[in-house]
Parts: sequence; C-alpha cells; structure tokens
Amino acid sequence: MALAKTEEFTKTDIWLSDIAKSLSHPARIRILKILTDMNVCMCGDIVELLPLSQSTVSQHLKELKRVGLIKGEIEGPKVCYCVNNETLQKAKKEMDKLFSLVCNC
Amino acid sequence: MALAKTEEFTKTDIWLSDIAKSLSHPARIRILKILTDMNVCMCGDIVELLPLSQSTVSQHLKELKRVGLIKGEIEGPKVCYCVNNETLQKAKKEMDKLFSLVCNC
DNA sequence: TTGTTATATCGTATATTTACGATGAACGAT
DNA sequence: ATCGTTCATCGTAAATATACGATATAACAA
Repeated sequence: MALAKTEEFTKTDIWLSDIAKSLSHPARIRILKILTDMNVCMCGDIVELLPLSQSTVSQHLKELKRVGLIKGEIEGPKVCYCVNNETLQKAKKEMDKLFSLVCNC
Repeated sequence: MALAKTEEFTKTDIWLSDIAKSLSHPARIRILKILTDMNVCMCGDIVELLPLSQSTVSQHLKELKRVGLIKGEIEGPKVCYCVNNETLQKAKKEMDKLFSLVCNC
C-alpha cells in the first residue's frame, strides 16, 4: 500500500498525540498514579505529595482534565479528583495499537 | 502503603514523560508509522509525505532521535532513518505498565 | 455576617516548542 | 574543481508550557 501525502494528520494521530502531551510531564504521570492509589483525592492532597505549588498542581490537573484522563467532582469547597477509566481505556488501546504497529516485538 | 512527598520525580517517570513528549506531535507519530511502512527511509521521503517543510521534518526527526525511538545512519549524502526497536520495546513496556496501573481494565 | 478552607484563575516571567526560509556541510557524479 | 543532492543547523518569529505568588470564588461553619 502506497503512502499518501498528508495534507492534515488523522484525527486518531492528533488525539493520541494530545494524550501523549498530557503525559509529557513527570508530575502528571505521578498525579495519575496518586489518584489510582488514593481513595480520597483532593487537590491539596496531591500538592502535599509533589514538589510543586498549589497553583502549578492545579494547572497540571487542568491539563489532565482537558484530555479527559481524569474527572473532578465538586464536593462543597473541595474537588474530588479521580481517574477517568473510559478515556484511560481508549488511550491504553490506541497507545498499544501504535506500539504494536511500529514496534517489532 | 503511604505515599511520600516527592522531592524529585522518579527516573522512570521522567523517562516515560520524555517518551510521551516525543509522541506529543502528530507529525512524529506519523513519522514512526512511515518508518515502519517504508524500507527506504530518507528524510526527503518523509518530507514528501508530510505537510511540513524539510527543516521542520528534520527537527521532528531530531526529537525522535533524541529519545532513541529512531536511528539515523549516514549513507553518503543521505541519511537512512529507521525505528529503534530496542527503545520502542522499552517504551511499549513502560507505557503499558503505566496504563495497567492507572487504568481499571 | 464573618471567617476558614479548598481550589481555580490571573498576572507574570522564563523556557521550550513549532514553524519557516536561508545557509552550510558532506558526498557522489560530471 | 564544480555541480547537484541530501540533510542539519542557524536565525527568527509566534505560540505554548511551566512555574510561582497573589487574588478571586465557592461552600461550609461559627
């Protein structure tokens, strides 16, 4: 099958690159792991575990929320964050599809 | 197991976030797929398939090379690019490990 | 109402990314 | 030696990312 010039990139490639972008900072990978480990998951709890200020952590949470890898539910003055399995599953699938394609293993 | 404050991030998280960064642009995902599909793999071939200039494609190749996802061998005036299975395998493994950890599936 | 708590957002500074055209370097061919 | 080919790098501009302190918002408590 001959390869065609891409005028634009495919939606899947753009989506996956966006997921990758959201994982392109160690703090955000760490946040995903923290949210997995913890049952209670306030922003402040995460701030206490990371070497970053509250506003910076909030920005990282916003980025993860933007691509849908996490969800945040308002509970009074707090916001209860948790991973979003639906998007994570899709991300896992697409990432695996990419690596299965390009990786000879 | 209680979670400890991270003064720094782990080497693995930093490495994986770096891999993710290299995948955080659709052009670089596309390049990996092109290198997988093609046998001959010059920079010029890739330029013809992407809606980007030669210098921009060269920068994307440089970024993929930086993290070791691709290799480039000089052959006269050309440079023959190909995927680096060793790093790809490690990336696949670590990415899968992350998703298996944080994704409930 | 006033204060406390939790978080988002604003303002800001700096660094990095992305993109391009132009230039330079390396090589093979004439 | 000169020319064409291939690619990296330079210079540059615009956009985005990262970080922080300060401020605003929203909810509950006193």
